[in-house]
Amino acid sequence: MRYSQLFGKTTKSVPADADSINAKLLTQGGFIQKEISGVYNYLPLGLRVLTKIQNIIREEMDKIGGQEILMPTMTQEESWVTTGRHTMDVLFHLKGQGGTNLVLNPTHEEVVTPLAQKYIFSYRDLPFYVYQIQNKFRNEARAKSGLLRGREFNMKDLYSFHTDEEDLNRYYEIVKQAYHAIYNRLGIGDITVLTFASGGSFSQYSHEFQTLCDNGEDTIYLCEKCKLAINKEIIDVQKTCPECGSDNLKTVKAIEVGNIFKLRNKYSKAFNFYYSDKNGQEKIVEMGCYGLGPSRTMGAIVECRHDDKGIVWPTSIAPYQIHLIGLDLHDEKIKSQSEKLYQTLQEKNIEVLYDDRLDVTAGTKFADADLIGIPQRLVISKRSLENGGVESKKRNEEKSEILSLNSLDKLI
RNA sequence: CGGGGAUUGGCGCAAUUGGCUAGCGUGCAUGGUUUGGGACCAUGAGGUUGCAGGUUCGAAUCCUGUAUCCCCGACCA
Repeated sequence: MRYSQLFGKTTKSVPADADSINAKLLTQGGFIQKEISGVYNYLPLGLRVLTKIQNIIREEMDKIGGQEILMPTMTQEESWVTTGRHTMDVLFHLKGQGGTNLVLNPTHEEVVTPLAQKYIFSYRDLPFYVYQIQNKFRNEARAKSGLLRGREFNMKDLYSFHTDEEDLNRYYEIVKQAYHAIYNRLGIGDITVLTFASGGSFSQYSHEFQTLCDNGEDTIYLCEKCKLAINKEIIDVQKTCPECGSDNLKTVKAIEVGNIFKLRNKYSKAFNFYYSDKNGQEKIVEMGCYGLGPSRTMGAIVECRHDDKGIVWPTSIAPYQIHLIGLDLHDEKIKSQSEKLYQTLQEKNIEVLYDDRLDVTAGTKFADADLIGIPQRLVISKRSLENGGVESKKRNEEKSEILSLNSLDKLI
C-alpha cells in the first residue's frame, strides 16, 4: 500500500476528547475515528489490525471444534422477556414495523439457545460448539477508554452445549487452553493471566483473562508464582492463591480481555431446552459461553505495547509487516530503488506500507512510522545506498543495519 | 444515572469588565528553496463562535432551554 493513497492520516495534535492512550494513539495514527461516544469508525489500518485479531481467534476456535455462524444484530424483545433480562439497563430498544419491540443484542444467549433448540433433540447431537464474531451493543451508562468500553464493540462469542456437567467441564478446560494460545499469538501471552471471577447471579463458575497493564481499570490480586489471580469481587471470600494456597498476593492493575462462564442450565431451562438420553429420558442441556472481544483486545494491546513515540504492534497483528520509507524521492536513483523494492516485496506477498510521499521530510516520515508502529522499518536513502543498500530497523530496537539490495532473502 | 467541566475554520487553542473586519498554531492549496528525526519563505482558501430563543445601541462574551463531548462516582455478561 502506498502511504500517499491510504485513507487515514496521522496527526500531530492530540484529539481533545481522546480519554486514553489507546484512543489517542489509534486516532493519531489513523486507525480509528470516533463517531459518537463509545462508537468508532475503523479506517483501513485499524480494520487490518482488527481483522488479524479476528482471524487468529477464528483459527483457534476452529481448532477446538467451533463452527462459525452469524446471528442477527436485532432480536425481538420477547426472547429477552423469556429469560427476564429485558430489564437490563444496557439494552438498546427499537421499534419494528407495526410497533414490534426489538432489541439490539448485547450478547446472544437469547438467540443461540432457541436456535440450537431447533436442531438438537438427542444425545447423539451433543456436544456441539458454535461461535460468531460480530458487533454487540450495550448502552453503557458511561462509555470510556477508547476501544476498551464502547457502546458498539466487536465480540467473539462461543457457546457450547453438552449432555452433562462433566462434559461441560471437559470442554471448559479446552477453551481455557485455546484462549492462552490466542493471547500468545496476539503477543500478550506473557502478561495475560487467568483470573478467578465472581460467579454473578447466574453462573456458578467463571474465569476472566486479564492483561496486566498499569493503565488498567480493573484491580486483581496476582500470585506471581502460579500466574493466577483473583478479582476484587471474590477477594473478600478467598484471600489465597487458588492453585498453591499462598497468601502472598500482589495487587496489580489489569484489563479484562476475555471471560468464560459455565452457564449450566440457566438458559436451557428458560427455553425448555431438553434432549433425549440413551434411555429415551428427557435431560436438560448444559451450556457454556466464552467471550473474547477483538476490538477491546486491540485497545488493550495498544495500552500495554507502546512507547512515547507511538504504538509497538506485535508482528502477528501489525497492519503491515514492513514500513518502507523512501527519503528524498525527487532523486531518481533513490526513487527507482525504492519502487523496485516495493514491487519485490509485493511479489513475495509481504505486506508492505510504502511511504512514497514526495515533499515530506525525513523527520516526518520517521515520526509517522514510529506512531503507526509497524515492527520492521526499511529505509532507502542517499545514505543507505552509499552504504550498500537498505537500512533495516526494528520498531522496538534502536540499532539499525544495512542490508544489501541483492540479498534481501535474508530479510524475507 | 448523580455531580463537575467543556463546545470558536479539518485538528489543537486565543479573544480583558459585553465594544473595531473573531485571531494564532497546525493542517490544506499554489510557487520556490529543502530532505536522516515532525524544515523554511511567499501567497491563498477555509469560521453567520454546537443549536433555539432572550436581554442590549452592540453578544463568542450575559440569561433561559436544548444537544453533544470529557472528567469523578455509581454501574459493568
